[in-house]
Amino acid sequence: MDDISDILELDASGEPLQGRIVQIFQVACRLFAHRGFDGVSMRDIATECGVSKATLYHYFPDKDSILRPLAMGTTKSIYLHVAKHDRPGSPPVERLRSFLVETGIFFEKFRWAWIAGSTAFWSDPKTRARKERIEWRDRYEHLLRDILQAGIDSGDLREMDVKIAGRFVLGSINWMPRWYDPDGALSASEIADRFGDMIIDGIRAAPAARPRKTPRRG
Amino acid sequence: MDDISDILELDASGEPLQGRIVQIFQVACRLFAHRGFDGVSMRDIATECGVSKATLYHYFPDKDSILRPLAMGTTKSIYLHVAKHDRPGSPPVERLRSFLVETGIFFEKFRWAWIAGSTAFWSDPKTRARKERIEWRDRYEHLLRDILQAGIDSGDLREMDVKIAGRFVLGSINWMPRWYDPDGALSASEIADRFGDMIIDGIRAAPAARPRKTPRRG
DNA sequence: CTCCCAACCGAACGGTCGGTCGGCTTTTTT
DNA sequence: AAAAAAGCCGACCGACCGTTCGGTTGGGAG
Repeated sequence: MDDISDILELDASGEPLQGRIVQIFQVACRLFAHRGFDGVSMRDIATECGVSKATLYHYFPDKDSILRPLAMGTTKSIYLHVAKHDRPGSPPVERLRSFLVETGIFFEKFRWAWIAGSTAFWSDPKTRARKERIEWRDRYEHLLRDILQAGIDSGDLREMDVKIAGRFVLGSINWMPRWYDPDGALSASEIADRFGDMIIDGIRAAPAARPRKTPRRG
Repeated sequence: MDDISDILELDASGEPLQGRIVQIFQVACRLFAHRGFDGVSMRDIATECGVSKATLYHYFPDKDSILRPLAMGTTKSIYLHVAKHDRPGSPPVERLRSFLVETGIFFEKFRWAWIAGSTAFWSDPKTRARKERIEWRDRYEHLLRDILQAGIDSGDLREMDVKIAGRFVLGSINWMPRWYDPDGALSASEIADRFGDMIIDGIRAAPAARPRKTPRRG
């Protein structure tokens, strides 16, 4: 279930979002994910919501204001979610797997919002919210790098460029929205888990019985 | 150098592309890559080329016809390029590395066209060219899967789901356009090579001296 | 019963979009 | 030199964009 309101920045009032606003967010979110920000008109959103175009402007000052909370919300929430489940004291390899799997779980839950946020706002240099969003994105990426660095320091992971390795890891999971099928055999978190296997131990066949610190689950 | 004409589908005439057409392609390509298809108007392209908007329509019947050859060209050419360098007889691990590195080389050479083609046309269900493009993309992906399957059959690679593994590999390199810096320390092919290291042997530190069939280069 | 206001709508705004058209140059062909 | 073709442009079009505005409704507060 895509309970959008969980990830949206609340107004200063702190009150829970009203029904219509949530509906607009949900509809816009799905449309943005499918056709991109520019590919969706206010008319499209209004029609899909069963209201007039003017009604949208009763709740939002402009079109950007519909996308912005979605983009900001996912970017911020994915970091908070992953960071919440991170155990800085535990073995780095386990932390890395948690990072991947929790990202998969989050992706699965807020898939449309995730995609909607991804399709836009990166190539859009105008809004000031962009800066804040990038900060959250950086926090997310730096958590991953910290995990990798901790693994190198502890000797669990090879010596390597954590920047490159981090982007390698992020690439594999950030590409998921392009092909993920919710009706497929594997859930997003299961896929992330498989990715973890390949990232950690590679795809080369073990030359002999090779000790594994983390027993394969599933 | 981004010699666009190398990857563009020629007209039925087979004649080399004229100067202005190449210029339009190059300009449009760069703009599409930066702002996306919908974010670039015909006016933008015309202005950047130093010609009037009507002139664009002297060479192209419509806006789609500017993007289509770029998208089709890159998708087709990347497959042809990688397939050309593939040696079906050689060890699968080497083939995989070739697949990655050659993709990196191609990406480096036709970066703008690659990005321009990626930003659009995937979420655009209208054109018939889409079908043909997807066929080339599938060929590219299936070549990768064939390599992986060959590795499994030969015992060089683990037993695994080649579909998932293939998407894992593609994700890491397809994400590159988002962060790759041509002025950075590593070239795209070098990055692809590093990715190959991580994909093949993982990032976990070797528990002991572990035999490596392919000695690390660089 | 009156007042008020959130919710909502139809109509229209200025502006930009992709695309067209007639005609003016310049180059090439005959 | 004449004709034909290629290259190019300013002016323009209808459609649609995001956005605004004036007005209607219906239910709750006084």
